[in-house]
Amino acid sequence: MSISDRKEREKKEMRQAILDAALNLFREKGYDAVSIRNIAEAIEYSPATIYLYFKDKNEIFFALQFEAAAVKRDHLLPVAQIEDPWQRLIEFGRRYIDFGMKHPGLYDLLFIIRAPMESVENQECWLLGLSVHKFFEDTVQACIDARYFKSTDAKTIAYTLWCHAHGLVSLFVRDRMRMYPPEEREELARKSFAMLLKMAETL
Amino acid sequence: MSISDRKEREKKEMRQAILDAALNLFREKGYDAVSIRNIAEAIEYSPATIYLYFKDKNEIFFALQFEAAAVKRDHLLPVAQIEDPWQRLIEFGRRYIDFGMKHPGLYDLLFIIRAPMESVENQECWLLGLSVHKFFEDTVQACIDARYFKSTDAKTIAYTLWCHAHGLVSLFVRDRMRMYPPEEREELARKSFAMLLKMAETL
DNA sequence: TGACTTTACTAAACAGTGTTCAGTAAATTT
DNA sequence: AAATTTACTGAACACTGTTTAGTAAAGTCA
Repeated sequence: MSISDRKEREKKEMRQAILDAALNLFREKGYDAVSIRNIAEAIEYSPATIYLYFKDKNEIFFALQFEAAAVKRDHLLPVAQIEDPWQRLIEFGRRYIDFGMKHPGLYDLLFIIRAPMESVENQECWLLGLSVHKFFEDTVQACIDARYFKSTDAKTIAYTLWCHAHGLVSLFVRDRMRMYPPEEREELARKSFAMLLKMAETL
Repeated sequence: MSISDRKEREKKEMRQAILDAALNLFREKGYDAVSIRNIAEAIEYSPATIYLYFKDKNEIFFALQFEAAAVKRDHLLPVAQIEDPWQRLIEFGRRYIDFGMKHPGLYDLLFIIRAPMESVENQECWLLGLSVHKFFEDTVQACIDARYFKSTDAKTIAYTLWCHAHGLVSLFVRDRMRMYPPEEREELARKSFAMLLKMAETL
């Protein structure tokens, strides 16, 4: 079965080549500004070929969303090694923001872009994101159990922290910080993260 | 000059008719999903007519962004009547979130949609938004002056509060709260806002 | 080996998009 | 009444996502 093995491998490689080209283009120009023809040209095939590997443009989007979710998980998961829940939570937050700043295109894909979120094919991606979110909430709960917080409402605490981090990153990613001088923006974000931690200590 | 008066009036009415139709369509289907032909059909004119009133689709977008900024200002400005700066700040935050929830299309237009933000024509809109942001920062400064906060870093405080509110609204607007049951989402947002206020009191 | 089937791919088309331009008919001015 | 200005449009251009019919090569079997 060596021939069919090779065929299968080639099929996967082609699929990946399409995704790689698409991701590069999306990062450069944004989802809507990239056409199937652009992607086809990048991989030096005809546009119709794309449709042999993906049902439509949305399916490419979903596949990339899954890749982005995996990159995010790999970026965040190392903090599971940190034993102290409060230190773990701090590092989780720091890395969440860091992920958004380092990969604005992927962050956009996961948390900002308007896309048909109800898709069934996208379930694996959804479950992946959900498990990371659960890890986050569990860490908050661990902080409560270790008496780092007086409040016992883990859900609301987690959500509140998330709101801040997401707001911070998405104002960056979508260029809504123009009232602050460019060279001050990063420092402001760092200060704000530190301020939120200080505030969280009083919860 | 009654004829040229009428002409000018008609020109303004036509412009407004285009904007009204465009805004309705954008709200229903989102910016990218609405075509110039859709707008033209809605006002019962040919697509080419649109271009007599707007340079291109982006200019329609900018004009709507200005309208959205005005709606937002009218939604927020009444809080200027509140004398106590802390109460004013609370009500400002409440209304900011309320604006986002009530007008997700407008909020999207102002703070989320990817658009050429460097546009010069868009200056009036930008100045309008800037003045509201300044009012917000001034209110934070007033809280500091009235000893509601120990911290004196008005800029970082304002930015931190904004991050939370923007994060909260944009997770809503872009449908990223699917891990929470629909009927719990609003309450969670309310609880989170209350939690942030409690935290802010310790600043 | 030669005939048959399956696979991988593409050219061309369809209906849509933003935008431009030449042309027209009506309103206004002279 | 003639000339000009205004408001508008039909048709075109180059683009978009997507489908379909057809082709040439690769693999299979006699």
